[in-house]
Amino acid sequence: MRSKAACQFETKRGKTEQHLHSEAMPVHVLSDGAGPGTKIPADLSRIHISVLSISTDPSNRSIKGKVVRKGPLVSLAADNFILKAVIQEEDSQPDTSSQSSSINIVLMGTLAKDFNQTVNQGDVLVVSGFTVGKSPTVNKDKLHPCNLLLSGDDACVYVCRLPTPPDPRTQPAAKRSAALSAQVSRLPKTPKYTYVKLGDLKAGPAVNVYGVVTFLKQPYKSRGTDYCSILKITDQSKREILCKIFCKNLEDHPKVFQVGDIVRLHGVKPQSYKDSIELIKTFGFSALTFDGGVGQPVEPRATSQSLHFDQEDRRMVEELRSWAASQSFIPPASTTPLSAVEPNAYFDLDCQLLAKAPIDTCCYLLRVWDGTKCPRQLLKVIVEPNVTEGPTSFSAEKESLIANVLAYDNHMEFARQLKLGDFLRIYNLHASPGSSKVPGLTSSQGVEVDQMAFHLHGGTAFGRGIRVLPEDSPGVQELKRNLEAFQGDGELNDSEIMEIWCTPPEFIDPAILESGTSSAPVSERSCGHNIQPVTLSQLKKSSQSRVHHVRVQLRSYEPQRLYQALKLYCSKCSNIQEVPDDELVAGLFSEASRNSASCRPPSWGISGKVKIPEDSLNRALGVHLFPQLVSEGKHKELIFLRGSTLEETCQLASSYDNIIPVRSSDGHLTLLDLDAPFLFRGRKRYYGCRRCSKAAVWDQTAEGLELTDEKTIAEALGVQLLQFVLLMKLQVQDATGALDVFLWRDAELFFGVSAEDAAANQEAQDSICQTMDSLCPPEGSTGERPWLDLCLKAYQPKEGGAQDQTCYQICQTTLTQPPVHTP
DNA sequence: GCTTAGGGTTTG
Repeated sequence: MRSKAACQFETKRGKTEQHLHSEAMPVHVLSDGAGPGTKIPADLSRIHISVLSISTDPSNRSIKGKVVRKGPLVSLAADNFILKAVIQEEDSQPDTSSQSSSINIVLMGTLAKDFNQTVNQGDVLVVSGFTVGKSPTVNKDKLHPCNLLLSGDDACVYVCRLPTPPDPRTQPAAKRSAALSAQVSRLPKTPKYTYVKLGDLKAGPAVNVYGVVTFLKQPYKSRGTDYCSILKITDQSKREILCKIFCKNLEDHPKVFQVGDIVRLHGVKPQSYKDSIELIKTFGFSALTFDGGVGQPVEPRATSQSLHFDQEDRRMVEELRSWAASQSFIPPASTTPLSAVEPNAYFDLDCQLLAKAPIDTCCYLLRVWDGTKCPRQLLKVIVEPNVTEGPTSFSAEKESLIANVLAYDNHMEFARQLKLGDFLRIYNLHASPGSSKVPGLTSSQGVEVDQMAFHLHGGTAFGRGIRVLPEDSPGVQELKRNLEAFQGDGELNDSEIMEIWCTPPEFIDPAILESGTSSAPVSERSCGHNIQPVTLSQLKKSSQSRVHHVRVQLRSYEPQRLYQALKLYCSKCSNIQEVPDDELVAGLFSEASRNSASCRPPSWGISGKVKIPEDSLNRALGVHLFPQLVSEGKHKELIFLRGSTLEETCQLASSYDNIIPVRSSDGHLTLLDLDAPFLFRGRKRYYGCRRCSKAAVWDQTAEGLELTDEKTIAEALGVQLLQFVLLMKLQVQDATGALDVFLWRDAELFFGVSAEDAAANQEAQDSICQTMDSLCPPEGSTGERPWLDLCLKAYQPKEGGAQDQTCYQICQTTLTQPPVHTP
C-alpha cells in the first residue's frame, strides 16, 4: 500500500533529476528513491480543494491532488503552450462531493510543455505559485467553480512518486515504470507483458505486439456475425503484418483513425496465410491506440477499461514514433478539408452530419459540413419529400458549405445508423466533378459541369468506410472550432483561451506559408480559434464568416500622427470623441478663472490659497480641501483648485496627487465645462462624457470615501469617466490582395501599451510609433515589412456605414517582437 | 461458436 511517508517530493531546483531533463524546467521527476532531503518547501501550507474560493489568497499555499485527466499539449504560438488537467483530492473529507474536490488546472508556457513530458495521468501532484480564477467550464464539466492558473516563475509542480520496490526483474531502463499511476500501483501484481517484434512472428499461440499503422479498414459488417476491421502494421523490422479483428460490438474494435497511428495489440494469434503471417484477434484481445506524431501527448485510446500502461509503453510509443517519422509511408496530411479538395481526388473527410436521406435501393445521402468552403459549386441533390432526417433546408450561408455525400451499397446500412450531429471521418471519399452520373434528381436542368459530388463507393477497398469520431478526439475538437466560426455569436472573451485545451495544435496551410515568408511572424494570435489561415482573396469571398485568420503585411495606416489615433470613448453611450486640444482646454480655464473670484467657500471644506511656484506675478489661487484629509496630514492628496490657468494646473499637478479644477457659478462651486479635464493626476488628465455625466456640486456624503483613483473620484463628482482608446485603420496585404482593417478594441493588447499611458507619456508614444515604423518602414528606408499573424473579426456596423458593409477588426492578436530601435 | 476476411492501380 502507498503511504504518505513513502512519497518522494522533489524541489523545483532539485539536482538529482538532471539525467532526465535539462535544468531550468519547472517540473521534474525524481528518480526513484534518490534525492534524500528533497521536499516541498516548509513555508507552503496545504489548502483543501473543497474550501478553495476565488477570494483565497494563494501565496504560500499548496494544493495536492491526483491527475485524473491530462489534456494534450496545445501550441498557441511558437514556443508558447497551454495544457489543461484535472486534479482530484484523494483524501478529502468524506462529505465532500467529487464535484468540489476535482479542479481544473491550466498550465502555460514551458511549464505546460514540461508537464506534458513529465507528468502522467494518475500521478499525485502538489502545486504552488498558482492564481485562482473562475472556471469558465464549470457549467460544462461540473467540476470546482474555480481553476488554478500556473504560469510564470512562481508556478511550481511537485510530482509525488512511489519509490521502486525491490524487484530483480526490473531493468535499470525500466526503473521509472514503478512510477505508475496509483490505480495501477494498487494492483497486487501488475502483469508484465512482453512484446514480439513483427519480424520475429511465427505461427503459434497468442502474442502481444506494437506497430505503426500503414493501412486500415474501419469496422464493417462482415457476412458472418461480427464487424471486421483490418489493420496493417509495421515496426523497425520493416515487416508488414495484416491484422484481422472480428468483434460483435463496434466499441471493441481498435480506435484507430489514421495511418501513422500506433497500436498496441494484446491477444492476437499469428497464423500462416498465403506464405505470410497474419494476426487474428483471439481471447484476451485488447487494443490501445496512440497518436503517431512525434511530440504529441502519449495518451492511449483504449478498447477496455482495465488497461495497463506504463513508462515502458510510453518509451515504446516514442521509439516507434521517431522511427516512423524517418520512414516515408506516412502521408503528410491524413484528412483534407472541403476547401482544399481537388476534383477527382480520393480523400478522408472529417465532418459533421447535418441531415440524411435515402436516395434509392443502393444509395444513401449524407449532408455534411466541416466549416470550410469548397471552392467548387457543390452538387445539389433533391430527395423525395418526407424521407429526409433533419432539416430539409438551411440558410443560404450554411447551405453553401454543405457537401452532399452519396454512400453506396454496403455503406448504406452504416449511413442509416448514423445520428444527426455525429462527427464523422469518411474514408476514401471521391470528389467527382459533374453531375451526369448521379442517381436521383438534381436541381440543375442542363449540364452543370462544375458541380462537385462526393461519392463513397461500395466495397471496402482502399479503406473505404465511415467512422463516428469520439467527441474528445483531436479531429473533432478542430472541427468544432471551425464550425463555431460560422455559427457562434462571434463574441470573444477571455475564457475562450481556457476552453481550447483540448484543441490540437493549429494547422497552417503550407500554401499560405509559401505565399507569406520564411521568416517568423512578428505577432501571434491568442484567440483560441482553431481555424485555418486564409488569403485575403479567400476572406473576401467568405464575408459571412465571423472570424478569420490571415497572414499579412502592413501596407499603410492612418492616422499617421499618433495623437490623432487617441480618442475618448464612453462605455455608457459608446460615443467616441476626439481628445480636446490644449488650445481649447486653455481657453476654458482662462474663461473660468476670469469670473471665479466671487465665490462663496463651500460649507464642507477648508478654503485657502496656494502659491504657484516660480510665478513672477506671485499670484495665489483659491483651493478647497477636505477637513478630514487636512487633519490626517494628507492635504496633498486631493485639492479643488479655483481660478488657475491650464499651465498653472499642470505645474501644481506635480505637487498634488489629485487636482479637480473648479469655478464659480452663481456663487457656487462647480466643475469646469466638460471639454476640459475634470481631474489631473500627475501627467494624466481625465475627461467626462458630456452626454452621460450629471456633474453636481460636491456631495458631502462622499467625503468619507477613499478617493484614491479616477473612478471613485468621477463617481463622487457625478462624472461619467471617458476612457482613452486607440483607433487606427490599417491597410494590410498579402499575395492575393489588400484589405482595410480597424484596430480598436484590442489595440492595447496589440501594442502592449495602454491608451491612457500613450496619452500621458512619451515612452509609450515612442513605443507605438516605433512599432508602426517597424511594421511599415517609412519611404526610403531599407527595412522590410514583417509578416503578421492576425485574427480578424468581421462584422456589420449597425450605423454610420453603408448597408451590408463588412468591417474587419483585429482582435486577440499581440505583437511578439519589440520594435527595432533605429538610432 | 472458431465463420466472417484475407487491402490494392478505385468511380454510380
